[in-house]
Amino acid sequence: MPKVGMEPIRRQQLIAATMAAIDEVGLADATVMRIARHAGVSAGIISHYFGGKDGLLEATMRQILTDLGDAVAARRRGLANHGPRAHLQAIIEGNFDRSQVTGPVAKTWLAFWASSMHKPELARLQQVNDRRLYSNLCAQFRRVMPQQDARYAARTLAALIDGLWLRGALTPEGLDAESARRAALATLDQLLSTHSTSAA
Amino acid sequence: MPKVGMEPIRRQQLIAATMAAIDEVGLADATVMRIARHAGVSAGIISHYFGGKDGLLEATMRQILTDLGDAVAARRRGLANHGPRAHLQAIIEGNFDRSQVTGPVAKTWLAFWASSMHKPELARLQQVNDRRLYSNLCAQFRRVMPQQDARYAARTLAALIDGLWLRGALTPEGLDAESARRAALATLDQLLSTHSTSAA
DNA sequence: TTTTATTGATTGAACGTTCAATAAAAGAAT
DNA sequence: ATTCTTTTATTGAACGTTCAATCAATAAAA
Repeated sequence: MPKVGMEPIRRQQLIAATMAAIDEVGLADATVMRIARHAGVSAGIISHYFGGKDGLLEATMRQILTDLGDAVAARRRGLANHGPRAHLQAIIEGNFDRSQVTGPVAKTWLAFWASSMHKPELARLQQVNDRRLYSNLCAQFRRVMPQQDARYAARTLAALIDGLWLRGALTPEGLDAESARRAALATLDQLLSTHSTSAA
Repeated sequence: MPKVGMEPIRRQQLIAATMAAIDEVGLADATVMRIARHAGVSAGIISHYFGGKDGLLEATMRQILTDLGDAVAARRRGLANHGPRAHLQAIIEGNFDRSQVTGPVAKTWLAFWASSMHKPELARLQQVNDRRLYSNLCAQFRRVMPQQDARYAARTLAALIDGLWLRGALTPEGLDAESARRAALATLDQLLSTHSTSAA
């Protein structure tokens, strides 16, 4: 059934199938055959479009990071002249959207996270994303407190976000996004209240 | 060089070698041969003492959890009639000791964490450990605040601990245990100060 | 007829496990 | 003490399996 212009379609199908396979059996057992079966195509097509399994995995991680960045950016749109608290809240809520914080994406994200410890290319992607979150947080905190305090607050909030989300990925019931958001926002307010000279 | 009573020695050697191998190349590439080479023995010995590779991995995770539990318990010893703040501080510091929060143990722990998403036996171990941390935290918070608030505080602090520790495992420089401890203790004080009727 | 898309059998490498062989140590017998 | 026997510890080659990658064959579309 060859039709022209299949490339973008197949790429999306295979990326989605990769997440589905990882969600189902984990990264270690997500073979090219299983991924291909999920997408309804043959195994050979993966090497054709992604150069090999590694290329597909990298593309999948890149997709997840892009979606996450978009979710945060969308919530910050139109907040240009708002206070830091509004921006920080948007960052938190964007991170707990994470395209779909429940289901395949969350498990795939955690699997890549662990895998990035020993795969330089994945580590690079993960680090770029990480620094973006940190410097975004830091820049907003910086508006109401000294740099050193801002750095500390950013590190604390970033760790809390990751921790909440990580625990959500592991509990059988999935992440309770509502209560996670509440915990992060409450901690945010306490981090801000220490320097409550100019609230916004 | 067979000597009697090698079993406990070999088991310890192989568990240590497993962590070293996972630290070096990751769980996915930690083959029985590589682990055996680290321990200076042949590959066949793993099946002999642990029944197979899975048995060794499970024993390794169990060891890490035991060490973690011991580190916390040791710091809480003799705190029987102290206030909740002392117990919570001991729990935090025990978790940032983690036998050796830096090096092989940290990476191995994270690798197992991710792997437990799809291996029921590892998931069981991880869950037992998780519930222990949570209920310990909850019991102490419960002494100075209503149950619902205590549960919220316990979940927040547990997530922060995991998040700090997780980020430490991923940064190339390793976890800055000192600054992580400071962040967790500061958050602890803020969680307690909301209900600062009876400080101890 | 040429181009684009796809298949699936094949290949070669890597893995975990098994097991017969081996050898040191411990115990028994001279 | 020395030799023989049994037990315990260990090896490493062989086996069967699984996987990712390849590529000649195929077929729809242009």
